[in-house]
Amino acid sequence: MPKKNKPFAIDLLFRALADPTRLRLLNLIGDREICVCYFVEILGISQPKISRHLAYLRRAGIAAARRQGRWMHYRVVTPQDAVASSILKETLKHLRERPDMQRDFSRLDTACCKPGKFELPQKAPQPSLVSLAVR
Amino acid sequence: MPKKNKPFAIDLLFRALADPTRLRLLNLIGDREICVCYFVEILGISQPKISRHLAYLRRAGIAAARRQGRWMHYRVVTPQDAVASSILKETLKHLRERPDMQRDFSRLDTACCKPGKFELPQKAPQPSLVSLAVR
DNA sequence: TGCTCATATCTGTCAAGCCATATATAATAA
DNA sequence: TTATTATATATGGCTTGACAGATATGAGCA
Repeated sequence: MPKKNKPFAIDLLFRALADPTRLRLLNLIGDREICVCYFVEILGISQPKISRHLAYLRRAGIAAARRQGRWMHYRVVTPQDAVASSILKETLKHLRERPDMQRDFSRLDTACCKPGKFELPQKAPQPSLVSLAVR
Repeated sequence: MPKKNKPFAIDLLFRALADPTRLRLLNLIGDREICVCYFVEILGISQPKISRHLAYLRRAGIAAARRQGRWMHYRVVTPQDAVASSILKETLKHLRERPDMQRDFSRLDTACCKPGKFELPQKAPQPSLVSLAVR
């Protein structure tokens, strides 16, 4: 019997949420699917840094990626655990109300509607809505 | 102008919740006031380690201490921020439902009702209920 | 090949854990 | 009363490990 009932799963979620950059990423993703190049340009953060934080979110089970050609699209994933899911949802709601997060968000809007404003790759795929599937 | 509008206050809460020992402590405290010697004996964790984590919780603004003679009584403090308060409350509720946390809790009960079972200091003050005051 | 993204590696910081010790109060002795 | 000792908790010094940030490089796809 392996036991290993991993009783402390929730502190993994908390660790994932305990970093400003990851919170900004989660807020930007929201209920869309966004490819990495947007994060880099909108947040003004180096690509490897973005990538590593996204990997962290993936490992924590609150983000997932889908490859489309060269682009990786990230989306938020609702954890199976009800409490974790509720905490994540509440956190996202909280983020949407914060001025600094709203600034990030409107920069994303600008990037989508007026492509010239940001130095996105040519043909960077537009963020698209996704249904918030449970995993 | 100092600026320093500290836009990322909530990740402080998440960091405080991102440790198993601190979660066990929070669960044990619950809506009571408990002195440090109980934590040490119930959790079987060294006193300096307990003390450090309690200090962490204090700095994060989710625990407060009151000195009574040589004993320090700790209680949970509800943060002023509504979102933080809600997340903390939900987390505590979640903890109460977990078997491992219930084990800790029943050990505390045993320690209170049958003092011989644990090696608490003589005259260790009994935990007492507190109203969950907002700071 | 060029482009998008991931990862390896290095360095710095921070926090956890341990031991020893300091601090604060209480209890006891003189 | 004062001095001394015991007790409860906090903290300083130290080592270790996790993780952030940066640069360089690798992997996968057009």
